[in-house]
This record gives sequence, structure tokens and C-alpha cells, in this order.
Amino acid sequence: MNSSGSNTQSRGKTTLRDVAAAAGVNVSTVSRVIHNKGRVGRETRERVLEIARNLGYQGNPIARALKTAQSSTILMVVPQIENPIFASAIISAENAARRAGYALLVAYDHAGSAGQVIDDISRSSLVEGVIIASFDDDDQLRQTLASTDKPYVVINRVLPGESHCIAIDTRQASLIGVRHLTELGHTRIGHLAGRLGRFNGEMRREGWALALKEAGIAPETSLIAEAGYNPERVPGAVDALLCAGVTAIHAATLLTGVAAIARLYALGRRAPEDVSIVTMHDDLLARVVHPRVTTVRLPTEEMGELAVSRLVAQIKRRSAPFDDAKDDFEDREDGVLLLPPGPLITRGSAAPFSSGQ
Amino acid sequence: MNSSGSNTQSRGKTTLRDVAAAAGVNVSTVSRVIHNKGRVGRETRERVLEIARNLGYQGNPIARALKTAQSSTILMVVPQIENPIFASAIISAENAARRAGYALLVAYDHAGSAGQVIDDISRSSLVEGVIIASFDDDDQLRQTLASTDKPYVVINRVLPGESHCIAIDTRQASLIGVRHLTELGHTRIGHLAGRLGRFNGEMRREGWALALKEAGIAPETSLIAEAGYNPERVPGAVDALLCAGVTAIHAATLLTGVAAIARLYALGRRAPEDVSIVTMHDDLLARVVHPRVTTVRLPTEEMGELAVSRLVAQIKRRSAPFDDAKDDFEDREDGVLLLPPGPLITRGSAAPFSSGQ
DNA sequence: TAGAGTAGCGCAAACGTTTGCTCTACTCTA
DNA sequence: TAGAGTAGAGCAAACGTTTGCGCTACTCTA
Repeated sequence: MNSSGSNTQSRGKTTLRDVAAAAGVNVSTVSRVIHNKGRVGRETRERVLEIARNLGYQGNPIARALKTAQSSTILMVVPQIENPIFASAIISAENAARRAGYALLVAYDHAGSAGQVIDDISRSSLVEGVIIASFDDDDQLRQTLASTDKPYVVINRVLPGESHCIAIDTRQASLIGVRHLTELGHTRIGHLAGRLGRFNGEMRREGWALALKEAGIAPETSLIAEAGYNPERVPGAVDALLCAGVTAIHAATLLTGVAAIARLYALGRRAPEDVSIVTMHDDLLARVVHPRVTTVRLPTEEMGELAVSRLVAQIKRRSAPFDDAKDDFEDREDGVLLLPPGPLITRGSAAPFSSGQ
Repeated sequence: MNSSGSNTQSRGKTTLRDVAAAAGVNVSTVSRVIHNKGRVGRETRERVLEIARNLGYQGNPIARALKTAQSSTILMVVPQIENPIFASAIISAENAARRAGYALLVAYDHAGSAGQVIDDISRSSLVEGVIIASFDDDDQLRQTLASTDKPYVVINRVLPGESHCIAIDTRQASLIGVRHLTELGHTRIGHLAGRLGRFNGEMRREGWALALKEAGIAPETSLIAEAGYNPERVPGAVDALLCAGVTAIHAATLLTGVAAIARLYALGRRAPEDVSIVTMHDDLLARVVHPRVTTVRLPTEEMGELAVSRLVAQIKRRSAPFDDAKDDFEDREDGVLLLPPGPLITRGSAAPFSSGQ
């Protein structure tokens, strides 16, 4: 006899009709009582409510959805890449969605064609909106977006000319991280880059360059080594940076940063004694290795929450285009949103430059 | 003009009626054509098919669900614990579900009361079955199971007396890992335990003890240190094991294994030179740290896939109880399933015992 | 060639809601 | 006291399907 309702009448699925019959009223009255819509007498309302509770009336989301054309379901598509950023974004998005009365469908896009995924899912379940977290290149993403008529929000990147984007200002995150290194006295600071030429890769590289210039250091291209998001490529990239004589490395992602530390140890060098490491995004992973890694916090949870909040706002607006009554979704703005990162979390992987290095 | 359908008629949501009107037939005929049910003339069928394609008919899953009482949606509840095992189980479950024509709802259970989560989700979206991945204690889980009338599968643990369970034989995984250590000549092998007293913790501990006995070594309790699944507790536990004079440590999870390596380095010791480490579950994490960790593969993807396959079988069986025609779900069996782990993946974190240790 | 059988298709009733409209009966005000 | 106004509640249509049943017209066999 717990508070939840799915127990009272195991099989029989109490329906509106059942409640109406038991209360001696019309189904429409019961419906109005449930939704607090229309005028219902105080006495009737209470009686209906009581009976509905006793009968364990739950309502049928499907029937409601059919009538109102609102499934209260949103879909989140994430690339099938082991990236801790997505994990935390999913979790926070799911929480936010549930709070807003929506269920979150999660789909992993292996083939890199989110459009196909969205179609597949749509065939079995009606979704009202889509959150797309993608590493795809611009064209592919645009095509996906064009092929759907549903509200959507793109997260983790900014697509030029596209207003429904929520990303993290990773340029700023790079800036903060690299600035930390320059303040520690490092002058030869390598950038273990993500995918150059893509949004996230470029943002990070720019931030690195900015911080160097700020300190009066030239961001030579020999100080950049691309590892993508694949740890397999890290050893080679790290070796290249070491050849370039770096005393510190700024890694574009937590995972490659950790891999870089591992590479140093494999070479018999140490972080931070021989080479300092700074990266971005805080996660269990950053605290579970030695040394614990100095990193810049990324507001990934906020990104997930904002994504559903904006998506829901879009959905509501679309269903009631001329209803300008402010509801409880504080954030109804559109436009690209670039979330500020931070703070810097100093742990053991970065140390002051010493002349012995 | 891609192959997917959601583009042709952006807004108008072509319905069965539209197709029927355009083809000059009754909606029922169109429905039968779409589902290949009932007899329809060859000519009519082709014409209807053609028209449906031209009109971009997609079908309305909600309406279908209302009529057939099948939402083609299943729910997976995972505890909000940063555990790589769940991540891979979710991914494979989602893939399997999609292949079977189901959409997968993922919910994170923060409060530890999966029952509440299931109710919440059920309120907004009708799910046909539930996959529960849980660390909960027996009583809580039983209560959750009892409060739902839907088909379900419990994964990642075996609940005594409950037949719909799919777990990994982590006792065997421990056995394999620890046996590797004894074969390397180690005799003082510590167990960095999970949660003792709980299913997963006990299985692992038993496997460890079994391997020791197999090698003629007594599994002293001083060789066991509990760290749970929380890396924060690892340093203390590792220190305790070192005090007990271990030359090798068997960690119950990948994450705590990695944390154990970090602790060693923090103490100025090394793996595997000073202490060998073996753990279980293979993941990117295992290859991104130094040394790369020797581990026993866990069939987590298989677990996710089997979970949906069995769940779907249950659902089908329930909807057609007397239909004993074998369909394409090869695995229709019930009963507890204990998936065999393996193989052992030898990497750098475990080395032969040397007398210098 | 007449009767039986059947292939092809339409009819209409559901599935459980939501909601605009209608109707009654009541409470006001003038 | 009569008329207008309104609160409370019912009626019924719709949402887009699925599917049992029934009807027509055709193809057989004897």
C-alpha cells in the first residue's frame, strides 16, 4: 500500500469511464476534475477525486496523447563516443525532463546519421522534440535538422546560422586552463588538440592560443598535436609535443589528458614533475588517477538542463503560438547560448615551472 | 529527398484516411496493406503502397498504441552511480531495443527508489516492460517488483527466488583474475572489496577466496578491505592491504582498481613493480591509465542485449499467451541467467612475483 | 448450370481521452 | 416577479488506428 498508484487494481486498468460510473457522473466531468479545467462543483469534485483515488485511476497517457497530440516524450541523440560529458548531460537532462513531466528517450547514434535514428524512433514512439548532441560535421547536422519538423535543440556545439544551440564556451575553458599554466611560469605549453577544423576542436585551440598571446608567447604550430577524441592517438601526439620541448600540456579533453599522463609515465617521465598537465571537464575520472588532474569545470549538467528547458519552451510555444502568458519556464529565449566554464580546479597534475625541467 | 520519411509532408501528418481517400479505398484496406494482414488484391496493394509512399505516410504510433494497447516502449532504470558497466549495458540495450522495434526510455534513480521512478514515467508514457539495474538491497527491490504489474527483468544481480534475473558471474570473474595472480607466483593477494553483504560484493569476494584455496592459500580476513564502489574510500583500503603485506591486489571494480593504482603511485610505490593489480570489466578507462590495467572482460553488452530480448519475449508471450508458434526470439527461456565472464586481458598492471617485493 | 466456396473489400465499433457546445436550474438585479 | 446571467454538468464528436463481421462477385466443381 505505497503511495504510488500502479498497485491497487493490478490488471483492470481503471478508466475514466469506470470512475464516472462509480461517481454517477459523465466522463467529461471526471476529466475536468482531473485536469482542473472547466467548472465543477466543489462537492462533485471531491467525490470524484475520492473515487478516482480509491479506484487507483492512473489515466492513460496514450489516449491523452492521441487526443491532445502531445506525447510528453522527448528524444536525446548522443554520438556513440565514450565521452564523460555526454554521460552527465544525459543524466541531468533526464532529471530535468522528468521534472517537467516529460519522459526522455535516449538513443545512441553509431552510424553517425542522427536523422536515421530520429526516424527510427519516431516510427515507434511519437516524440515532441529532439535534443541532438553531436560531433557531426556541419553539413550532416544541417541535413538532419532540415529533415525533421519537430522542435529541437543542438547541444555541445554551435552551428553557424542556427539559433537553437547550447554549447559550453570551451574557448574560455582553454583560456582559463592555459592561463593557469602561464601563471605557473610555463612558457612552452603544448596543445593536445581535439579535432581541428571542427567546432569543439577549434574553440579549444583558440583558447590556448589566446592565453599564450596574453602572456606574450607565440602559439607556434609545432606546439599543437592533434589526438582527436581517441585515446589511441594520444601517445604519438604527446611524443611530438615532447620533441617540441614542452614543459606543460593542455589537453582538449579529460580523457586525452589522462591518457597523456599515462604516456608520460610510460616514458619514465612524470606529471607534474617533468611535465604539467591541464585539461577540462571534471569527472570521477579526474580524481581517480595519479596525479589527480587539474582541470576546468565544464557546466555539462547545466547544458543538459537548459536543453530540455528550452526544448520544452519551444514545444509549449508551438502548441499555443499566441498565448503570451508567461508560464513557469523562466528561460524562453532563443539564440545561441554559450555557457561560461569554470572554475579551475587545481589538483596535482600541474606544478610551477622549475628550471630543472 | 533522403530515404527517411519525415520530410515529404512537413506539417500535415498524412493519415490513414488521407491515403485511403487518395487511393479510393477504405481505411481498413490501407491498414491491412500496411501491416500485411488480411487479404488484399495484388493490384490494390501496390497502388496503396505507392500512394502511401508518395504521401509520406508514417503512421501514428500513438493511435496504434491506443488500439493495440502496445506502446512499443520499454524502460530501463539504472542507479545514479558512475559505473562504466551501466553505460555499456545501456548502449547495448538501446541498440537491441531499437532492432526489436522498441524505444528505450532511460531513467536514473537517484533516490534509490526505483518504484517511484517507474510510477513517474508510467504517468507520462506507457511502458510495456521494465529493465531494472539496481544496487538496491533485496527488500527494496522486491517491493518495487511487487508494485508493478508489468513484465520486468532485473539485471546485474540475482535476487533469490526471482527468476527474471540476468547477471554476470562475477564470482567466476574474480576467480579468473585471482588465479592469474597466483599463477604469477603471488601468495599474499588482497581483495579490494565492493559492498560486502550485497550480492555483487559477495560474489566477488567468494571468487577471490575460491582462487586462493585453489592455490592452497588461506583467504585471511585481514586480506580483505572494503571500498564499496566509491573511489574515495580506496586509499584507506589500499593502505590497509599494504599493511597486511600484500604483493598483489584484486579490485572488485575497474574504477576502484584504477584508484588503487593511483594510491600506490601517491605512496611512491608502483604497479606492477611493487604491487600487482587485477580487476574486472574492460573499458576505455582500463587502457587510458598507466599502467594499462589487466582485467577480466565482463559481458556487459550481452547482458543489456539479453535483458531486452528476454523482456520482449515476456511481453509477446503475455499478449499472446496461447500462441506457441516459435517466433524469432531465440531466447524465450526464463530462469536466472548467469553470464560467464572472460577472457582475461593481460596488460601492464600485473607482473610475476619477485622475491624483491 | 447451379451451388458452394472464397477472395477482396467496406462498415462500423471500438481504444480512452479531451473539449466545444448545449441544456438545465439556479441566483441575481431591477 | 420577470428577465438576464451564470454555474454545473451532460452529450457527442473527434484523435488515428485496428479488426471482427458481413457483403458482393468471382471461380471453381459436379
